Amino acid sequence: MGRSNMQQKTLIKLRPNLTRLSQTAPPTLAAFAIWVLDHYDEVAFSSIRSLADKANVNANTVTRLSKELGYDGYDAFRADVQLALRARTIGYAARAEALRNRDGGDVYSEMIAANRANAEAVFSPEMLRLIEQCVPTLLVARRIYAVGVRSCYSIAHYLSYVGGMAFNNFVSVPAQPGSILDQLSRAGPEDIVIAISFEHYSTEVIRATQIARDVGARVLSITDSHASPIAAGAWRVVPLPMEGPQFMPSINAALIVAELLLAGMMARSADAVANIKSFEDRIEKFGGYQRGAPVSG
Amino acid sequence: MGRSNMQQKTLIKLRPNLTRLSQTAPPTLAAFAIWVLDHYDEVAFSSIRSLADKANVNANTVTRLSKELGYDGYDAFRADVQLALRARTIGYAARAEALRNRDGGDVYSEMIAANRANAEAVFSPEMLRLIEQCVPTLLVARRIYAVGVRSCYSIAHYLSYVGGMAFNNFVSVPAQPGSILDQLSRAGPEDIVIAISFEHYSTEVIRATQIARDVGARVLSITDSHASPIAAGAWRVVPLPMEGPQFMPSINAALIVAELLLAGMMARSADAVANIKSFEDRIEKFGGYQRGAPVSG
DNA sequence: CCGTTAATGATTCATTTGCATTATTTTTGC
DNA sequence: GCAAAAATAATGCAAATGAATCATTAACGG
Repeated sequence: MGRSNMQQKTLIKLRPNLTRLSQTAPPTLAAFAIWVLDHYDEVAFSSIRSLADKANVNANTVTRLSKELGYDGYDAFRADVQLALRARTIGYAARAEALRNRDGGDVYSEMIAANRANAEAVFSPEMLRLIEQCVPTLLVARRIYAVGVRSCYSIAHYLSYVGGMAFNNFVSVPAQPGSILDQLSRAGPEDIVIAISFEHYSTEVIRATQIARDVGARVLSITDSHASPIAAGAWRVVPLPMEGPQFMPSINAALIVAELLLAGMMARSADAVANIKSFEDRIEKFGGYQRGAPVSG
Repeated sequence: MGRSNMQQKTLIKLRPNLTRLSQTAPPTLAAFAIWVLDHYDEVAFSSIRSLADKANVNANTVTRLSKELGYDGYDAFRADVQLALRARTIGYAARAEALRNRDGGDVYSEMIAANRANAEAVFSPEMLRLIEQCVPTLLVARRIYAVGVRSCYSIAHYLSYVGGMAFNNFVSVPAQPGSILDQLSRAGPEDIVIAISFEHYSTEVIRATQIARDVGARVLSITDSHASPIAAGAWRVVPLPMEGPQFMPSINAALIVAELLLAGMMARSADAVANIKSFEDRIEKFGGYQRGAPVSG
């Protein structure tokens, strides 16, 4: 207990120490300290030499940094970083235990791994940048059409329903599939069409992107590949992984993107929250909502 | 892209493979496979010998397991596990960098943290057990009704659409809100009603659970609390966190539960995959699908 | 009972590892 | 401009690592 506490203390000090070195230490060492700050976890998995290679410094620089940080040597330094990584893993063991020897445990663990991979892909810096780039345009668009059918209908519906609560440029998705195309034919260059489809790509959504192109509307494609038929000629393409058990690709990444887009828009809009509030008031007034039972505490 | 995709695939398959080995492999190897399942991250940080020491097996067993898993040797195995660990860490630094000094960066990082927390809650052993308990009953149910309105309509739609592809007891959700109650009045004790609603709880879904109770159907409530009005008298309650930015609760956890339920059902059903196949064939026949452009490689 | 085979363990060997030592370059004070 | 000092790079070495090979043990059929 005492020992782990002490180690945690050193862990907490690690980043500040590195930052300090990046300012006070000699050039090469300082540069390497910065590199370590940006590639923290490489330390956990690399030897002195391989780390030196990756950072383009001499192997000795690695050893000297370790000592400069107060460690006996590189081994001690690395052990500390590994400890930090392990801390994030706690709980995985318990789940593994729970899953083992259970019918269908494979499926669940596959889903968990897939979900994590999908989510991390969406949360990559590039993807976030891409999503952020879309936000300002969506905010000023005259109309936003969300188009998705079959299993992707849920995403389209979520987008336009929640979007419609906060913004007045979201067009609500029609119940009858055919009307999507009717609706789109009235779109124009100031409108955005958010098209959502994954393999197998549905004809209706492909057709929707074609119409969008014809009327000059910009297409934001949420799909599984740049080679997707709905990515052709699109204004923006958000390519997503759909990992899942063999028989069931996951649309989870798509929902996360939808939520990120909406959150990004709301964060930049002054009225969004007020709009939601009045939207909910309206529904409550007409009896659409009901308060839950009072919760103790 | 190709390479990272491939690695991702192998990563996702890693745990199932270990589970398989823990059942089919010779005793020592099987025992070690189980140990690895429970001490997943030790692999990332240990050498053959140190891992063997920790697991109390011969060093050779470690090498054998690696090969049995399809790797060239221990190095390849460890690299894969490290990749999995990195996936969880990756970007903590890069992402922080990307988010910093960016408009709305807070929102994105909040979403990321929230999403992770929500997903982890669903993946907790207790929650997985709960979900798994529902599966057998759902498989033999006469009819399964998925009920959700407003933002939760997307979840209900996803459940019944994808469920309907693989199983014939899923009832497709009606477009008009009113018809939900009409439909439900025809339900009976052999039916399951999956009710999805979060605060503010929608009157229609609450009413649906009441009708379900009246006709003797069992209710599986996907909601945010045991105190939820749709949890009262429910057969099973799946309480979910909906963490998100203040103004926008996330329904991501609900989608994950939906996917887990479906995956769990499919894994236990012999015809499910065949049903999906024939379903897709049917749609393709009528021109609902279109092939994507050929992908290079 | 034996002999065959699969499973496990021990030994060996070329590499790689971390670290100390030595050599070289760069910086600094005058 | 140059010597002293500091910083950086190169070298050497004992200990470790990963993987191949060989030896032992257990399981099973005839």
